[in-house]
Amino acid sequence: MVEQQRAAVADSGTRTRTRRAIVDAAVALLARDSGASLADVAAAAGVGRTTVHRYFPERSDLLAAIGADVLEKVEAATAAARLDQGPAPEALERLCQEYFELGAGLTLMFDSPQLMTWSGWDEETPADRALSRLVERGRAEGTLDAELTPEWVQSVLWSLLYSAWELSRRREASKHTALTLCLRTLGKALAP
Amino acid sequence: MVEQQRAAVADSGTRTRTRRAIVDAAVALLARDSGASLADVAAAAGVGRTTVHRYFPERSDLLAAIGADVLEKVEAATAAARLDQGPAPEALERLCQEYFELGAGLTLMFDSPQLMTWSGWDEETPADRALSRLVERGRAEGTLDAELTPEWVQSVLWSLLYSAWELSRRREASKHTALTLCLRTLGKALAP
DNA sequence: CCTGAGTGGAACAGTCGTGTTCCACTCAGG
DNA sequence: CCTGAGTGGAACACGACTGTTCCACTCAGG
Repeated sequence: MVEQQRAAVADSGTRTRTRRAIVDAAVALLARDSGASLADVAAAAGVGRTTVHRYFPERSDLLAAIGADVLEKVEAATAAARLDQGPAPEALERLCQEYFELGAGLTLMFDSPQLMTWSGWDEETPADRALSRLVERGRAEGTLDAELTPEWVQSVLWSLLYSAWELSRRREASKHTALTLCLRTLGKALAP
Repeated sequence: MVEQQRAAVADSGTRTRTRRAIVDAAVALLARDSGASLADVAAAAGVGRTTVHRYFPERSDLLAAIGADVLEKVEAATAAARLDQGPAPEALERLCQEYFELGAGLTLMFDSPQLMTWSGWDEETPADRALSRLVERGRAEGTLDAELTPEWVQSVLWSLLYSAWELSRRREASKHTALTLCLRTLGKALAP
């Protein structure tokens, strides 16, 4: 019976796939139009509006799921960048490459912080702290400009990533070119 | 009679003051919440909702007025920076200082380009062209990194300005400190 | 085959923002 | 003082989005 209940909440197979389709479509859509309706999300996901409400009773439930999803990916990307290994500038470069893969999630994180008002966004996620630690290490080692505060470095990192992503989204540069520009700019800006 | 008609469209004195109050309040409000209602704008401006509709019959009329207003300020700021005088890096610094004064208009320009869909925003304003010319000049003179394209430099300029403005808006730094961080970062990033 | 999980669509009520109309109020200038 | 420009508020119709219910359909697995 307990398994029945659990199944009703998060079954495997079809349910998982449908849920993913909705969340992914919502991320891509809301990144372009933060005012998109649930009907738009449903259409983008290729499902009926009813189905969306079946998985996420209220709009806020969908938003929370998106927040959790993006947060999870950010944490995974941060872990993959192994920030505590090697010179700080190179670690930052790895982090940029990982974050760049977040794609539309990048846009949501950057210009919809109001949208990201779910549980675990108190300006202090593990990823934030890991990045802060890295910047502090770089300043101490003399491999990062000590004039720049960790908060500012973080802002610059996100805004340059956002700019690069938008550049490639608007077809003004390939993803590779955009990332290269971003890395070169960031590297020079943060060098001592 | 002609004067009567003109007066009905854009009288001087009280009407001009009320109009300014509405536009300014709308810029400040929409920068924080792009989904703010006209009732919110009216409240923020300290006028009745009816009055807003008297000056801007439809929502799109208000948005167009905001677009025109911001555009005008951007052009004025660009002119004040005298981009064709002195070394390119210094001209860019002057431009940053001017643009930083745009305040909330900065936010609207940056993350609400969809909102800026009025007449004169065809990705090619005079200010855009003046900035492009400046960057080209700097590249030719060897005072700006030739690896960075004018479009990218423009993106970086706006995103760093936006970051700096947000930093000061969130009280994480004074306006002066934020601008200093921005200028230092931009200067290093764009140096050859 | 047949059963139930998963789904889509139609229909409905409720809410909110928009745009409009109308009327009473204020107050500065003649 | 008094007149009219400027205003605010109430009320209304309308449309869009939301959240809910109900029913018919599909289709994979036992």
